[in-house]
Amino acid sequence: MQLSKSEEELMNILWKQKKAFMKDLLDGYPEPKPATTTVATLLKRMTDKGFVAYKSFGRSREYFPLVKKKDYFSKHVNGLIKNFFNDSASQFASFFTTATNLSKEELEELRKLIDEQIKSK
Amino acid sequence: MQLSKSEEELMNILWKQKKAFMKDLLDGYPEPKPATTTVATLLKRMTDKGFVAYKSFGRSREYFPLVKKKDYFSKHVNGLIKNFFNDSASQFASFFTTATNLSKEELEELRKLIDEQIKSK
DNA sequence: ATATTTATTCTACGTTTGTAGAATTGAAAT
DNA sequence: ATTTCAATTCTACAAACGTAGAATAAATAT
Repeated sequence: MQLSKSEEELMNILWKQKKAFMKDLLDGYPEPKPATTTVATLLKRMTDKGFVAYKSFGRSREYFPLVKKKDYFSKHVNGLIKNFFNDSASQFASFFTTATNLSKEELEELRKLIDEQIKSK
Repeated sequence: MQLSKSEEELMNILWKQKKAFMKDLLDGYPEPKPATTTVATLLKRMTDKGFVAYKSFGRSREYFPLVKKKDYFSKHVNGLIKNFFNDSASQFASFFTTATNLSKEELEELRKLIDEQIKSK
């Protein structure tokens, strides 16, 4: 099961806050903020889909993510890779480096990272 | 406007073939192939959304993409980056290299690419 | 205590998506 | 010419999504 766009947006807020009450989540939205009930609906759907859980405090709930951003995201990227790059991550990588324009500094940092990864193999 | 999942799948087939008749598109699908009418519906929606156009040949049509895969995709990735990485491409890049596991060879190739990019800046 | 605020649940409704049958029409084959 | 085949259009329908009002219930403020 997949999160929809607006569910993803909310999920992202939740990941940032790590755990949050309704109020905090609403605060996390930029203007114009959605209605409370909208967020509540999303939360319910996300809970049903197994991405979110909560701890009850009185009539109120502290929500928290059940999936790590990294995990969710790598599945996401892998979907992209499969879909667009015939399942070749390196093809994607080369695409990525040319398509987004990183600054020289960012590129150098990235190279450092890659070097470390190469060494560890 | 965005393409949906199954529209993307079809778009990808079209990108590969560059231009195609209905028949070719169907051939591009793996089993189980969708019904012709399903593809026709998708094509119509994609045409409405401005991603596809066609040249008529008799009662038949040769479809072709109106957007380049690279363009579509980089917008896509940028959305991802914006959404999940606070708009930082380098943050995404470093995430990417650790999250997908590229082989040593792939990593080295990637480093070569990055080197070239660095040089060109 | 009572009024006010806030979270939750229920209900709802228009839009988009995934999927395809029926009908139609034009082209190709015999 | 008549049958056959393939593409297009029309219609349809269930599921998912985006969004939120109304009603309710609990917590807080005065």
